[in-house]
Amino acid sequence: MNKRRCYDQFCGIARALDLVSERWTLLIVRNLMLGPRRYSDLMTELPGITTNLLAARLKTMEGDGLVARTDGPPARYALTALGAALEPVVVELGRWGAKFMDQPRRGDTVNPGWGMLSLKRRYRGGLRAVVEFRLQLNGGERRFELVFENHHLHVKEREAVRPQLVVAGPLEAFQGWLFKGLPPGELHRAGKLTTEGDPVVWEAVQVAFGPNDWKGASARATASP
Amino acid sequence: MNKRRCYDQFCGIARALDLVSERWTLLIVRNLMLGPRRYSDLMTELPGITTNLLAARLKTMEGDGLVARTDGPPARYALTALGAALEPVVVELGRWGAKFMDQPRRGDTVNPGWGMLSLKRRYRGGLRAVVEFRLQLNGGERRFELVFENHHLHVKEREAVRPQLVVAGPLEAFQGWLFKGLPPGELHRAGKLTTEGDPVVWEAVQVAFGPNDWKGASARATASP
DNA sequence: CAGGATCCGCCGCGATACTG
DNA sequence: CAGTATCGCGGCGGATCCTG
Repeated sequence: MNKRRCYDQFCGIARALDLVSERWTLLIVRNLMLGPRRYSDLMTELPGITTNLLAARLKTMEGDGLVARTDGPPARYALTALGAALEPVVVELGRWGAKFMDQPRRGDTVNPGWGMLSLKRRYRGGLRAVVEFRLQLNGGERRFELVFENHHLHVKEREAVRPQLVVAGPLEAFQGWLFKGLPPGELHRAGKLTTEGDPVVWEAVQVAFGPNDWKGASARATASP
Repeated sequence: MNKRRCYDQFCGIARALDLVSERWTLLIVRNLMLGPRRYSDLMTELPGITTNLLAARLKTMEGDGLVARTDGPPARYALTALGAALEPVVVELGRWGAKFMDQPRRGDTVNPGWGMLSLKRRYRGGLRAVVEFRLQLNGGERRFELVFENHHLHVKEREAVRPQLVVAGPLEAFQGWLFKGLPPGELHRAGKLTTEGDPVVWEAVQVAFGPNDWKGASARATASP
C-alpha cells in the first residue's frame, strides 16, 4: 500500500511531475497563491473538486511539504516555501493557457482571483509600489494587495498594508481595463474606476501591465523556425 | 463518447491543464524538445510508457495541435509551434524538480538528453555561438547542437550546423563538468574533454552555465516571508 | 456547520497479446 | 516497425455519512 505512482526517471521534470501532476494539485497551489485558505474556502473556490479528493490532496501535499496546515480553529492551509516556489510553473502554464482564453465557455466558472493572478505574468517590471484593488461584485467586495517589486509582482487577497494607491470599482470595470484593453478613462458602461492615492503610481501601474497575450506570441516564447 | 475530462474553469492555468495534465503528455513534450522522433524512438526513450498509452497520447496531442505527424516512412512526430511554446512550462518544472535530484534512486532510468535539456535553465545569457557536444557512451556517441542566443539556449539532438566549437568526451566527463561542478581541467578519473574550435567560445561556454541549483533557491524564485 | 471520512461506479492507466 | 485489442486495477467523481 501507499506506493505512489511515479515515473522513475532521473530527470527534474519527471521528479516534479511525480509530486504535482495528480489532478487538482496545481489548481490547489494556484488558489493558495492568493493566501492561506480554510478547507471550506477551497471547496467553494475549486469548483468541481469533491471533498474526498480535496482531503486526499491536502494530505499528500502536506506530507510532501508543499502546504502547511496551521492548527485552528479554524485550520488554515498555506503554501510552504517549497510550494510557493511552484509559482513560475503555474505562471508559465497560465501564459500558455492564455492562448485558449478567448471566451468563457458555457459551464465555466469564473473567479476574479484567477484574473488577479494572471497579472503576475503581465507585469513588465520596473515599479516599486504597494497598491490595493477593491473589486465590487454583487453585494460584496474583494480586496487584493499588489506589491510591485522591480522584477516581480506579489498578489494576495487581503487588505494592503499602507498602500500608496487604492483602485476601486465594479468587477466589470477592472475587466474592461485589464482584460479588454479599454483605457480606464473610457469605462462608461462598466462603471468607473476610482482611485485614491498617488497619481504617479496610478500612471505607472497602467504602464506596468503589458497586453493580455491572447493567442499572440508570448514575450519569452521560443521562436521555432 | 469522446468527452475529455476538463476543469471547466475560465482560467489560463486550468485551460492549460485540460490539455497537458494527463499522464505522460509533458514527458512526451520534453523528449520531443530535442527534435522529431519516431514512434519506436519514443517507446525506448520514455521508459515505463506502454504502447497503448503512447499511441493514445500522440493521437490526442496531434488532435490538439501540440504535435504534428509527418507521414513517412518512417513517420515522425515533431512539436508544433504550439507544442514548442510549452518549453517555459517544462523548463520551470525542471527547475523546481531539480531540488529533488540529489541522487538517482534505484530503478531510475537515466538519459543524457534530459541532462542536456536541463542546461536550458542554467544558461545565463549573453553568448552567441553554435556548439556541438559529443557524448561518448558505451559503444556509441550522441551529438547535441547547442545554439546560444542572447537570452535563450536551443538544444537539439543532431549534428550542429557549422559549430564554432566542438566538445567531445565520455559521458562521465560531461557529468563531472556540468553536474558536479568540476573544472574541465580536473576531470582525470572521468576521462578528459577535448575541444576543437574557438577557445574564446569554450571559455564563454564554461562561464555561461550557472550552478546546478540543487536545493538552493532558484535565481528567479519568489522569496516568501 | 466546518472539516472531513466512507462507499460505490466508472474510466484512465498499466500490462500483455496480437496485427498489418 | 508502428501501432491495435483486451483485460484488471486503481485513481477519480459523485454521493452520503460521520464527528467535533
